[in-house]
Amino acid sequence: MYEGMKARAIDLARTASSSDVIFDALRDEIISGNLQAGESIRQEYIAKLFNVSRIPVREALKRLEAQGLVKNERYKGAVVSSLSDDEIKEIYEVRMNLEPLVIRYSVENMKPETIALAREFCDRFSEEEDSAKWGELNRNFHETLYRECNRPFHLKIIGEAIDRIDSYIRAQLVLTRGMGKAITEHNGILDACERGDADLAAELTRQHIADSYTSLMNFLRKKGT
Amino acid sequence: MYEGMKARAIDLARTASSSDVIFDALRDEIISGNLQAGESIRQEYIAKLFNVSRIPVREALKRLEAQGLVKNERYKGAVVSSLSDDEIKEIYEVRMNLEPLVIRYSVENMKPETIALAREFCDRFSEEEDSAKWGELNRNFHETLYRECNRPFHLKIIGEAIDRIDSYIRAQLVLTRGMGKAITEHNGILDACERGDADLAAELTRQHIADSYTSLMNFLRKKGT
DNA sequence: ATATTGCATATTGGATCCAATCTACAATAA
DNA sequence: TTATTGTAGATTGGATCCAATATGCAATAT
Repeated sequence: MYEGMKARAIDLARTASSSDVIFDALRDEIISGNLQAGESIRQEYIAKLFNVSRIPVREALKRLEAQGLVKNERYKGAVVSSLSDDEIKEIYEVRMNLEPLVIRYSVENMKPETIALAREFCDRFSEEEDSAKWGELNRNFHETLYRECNRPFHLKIIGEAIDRIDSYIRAQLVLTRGMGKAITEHNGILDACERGDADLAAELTRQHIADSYTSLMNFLRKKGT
Repeated sequence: MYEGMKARAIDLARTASSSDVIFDALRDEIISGNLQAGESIRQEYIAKLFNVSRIPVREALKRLEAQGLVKNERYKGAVVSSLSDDEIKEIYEVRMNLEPLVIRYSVENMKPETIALAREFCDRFSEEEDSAKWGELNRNFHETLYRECNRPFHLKIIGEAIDRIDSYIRAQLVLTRGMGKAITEHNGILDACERGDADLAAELTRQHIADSYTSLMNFLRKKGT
């Protein structure tokens, strides 16, 4: 009985609230760089965009502040966070500490389907013409490889660390078209995962992050001058 | 001119909003264990306590959710998060990765006043009669030793990781009075810092966290049976 | 008795409204 | 001119109100 409904049933109690939807949307705009560092976010404007009052907007902004993506000042409003060179460096330090760990754990549990999915993202990343999609595909690739580490807290930390620098990374990818090295390294990591060589996957990941850091800093220094 | 006022002047633009005050208060109640895992938090009740409307309470709850201290379910409200054994283990993994790092950096910049302050917390921790204060003194001690690492993002991650397990740690401290080993280890770490031996301080910190984990798990297993 | 339904109350999510503060610019004074 | 003051509009923080949903219990049916 009810077989049809059972198939269609979802957990309606966990549908997204307005504030959830707005949080996701603002986060996406920030990490994509559509909302730039230093730009201020008007509650009223966002509220009108989504046809809601400012209340859910403000709740979303509080969450974004807790994750460091915006800074609130009383009666002045929210501003998209910007990062100093030192802050960028520190974020990369965290990544270089944690990401090799999680890929090591992931490799131990990694299913063939996961490898296949990662390879798909990897290929699409190298073939995609639309530069606006490079950042997301790059991120999808890494997230797929980390997914089976069985360490949700690590993944939350890594995800929030990447969120903070993602707009910078994406700008660098688009403006320098500097994906050649990344693609080679992606294939190396993928091969190591496929062969089940966790140590190598971890070391290549560490190296990949280090290279990503140097590329980013070179880009920012050129842009600064 | 205005010398007296200059001395008294503070940045009034950064005074805490209601939602900030309530966030801090709820966080304190959760990490101290006064609000226990699984307990639900009524917006109206908190609002009345602070003589405000539910709006700032809700904003505080959103921030607590972003930090993992409570879980919200739509139309049901906020519940203090509880942790599985695996989740506790994972939090300790993160701590064992990051805290040795930051103490290493701290030792390089550590001023004599910092050592003195840490020693004061260490002594008060071992002498304090009021068990309700042990948790906070323990935490003050470690935070003091980490303070000069010049890595605010690391400290944010570590702080939020400890927030999640602090109520468990405090319960274990109070109920088992198991501070003997901790005190010995604290003195060891302190001595290493004083001698400027960053490697030793890092290794002792790693060991201290590992021991803290075994104590906590022993306590939880006994309590569970 | 047990399971289901209906309803009153409690609680949350969001809309609307008001007060506090900020911002930009005009008016004034030196 | 240049600096200061005053003021109107913009913007935010919070209060109050309403609608949607949850919860507990009584009424009903089996």
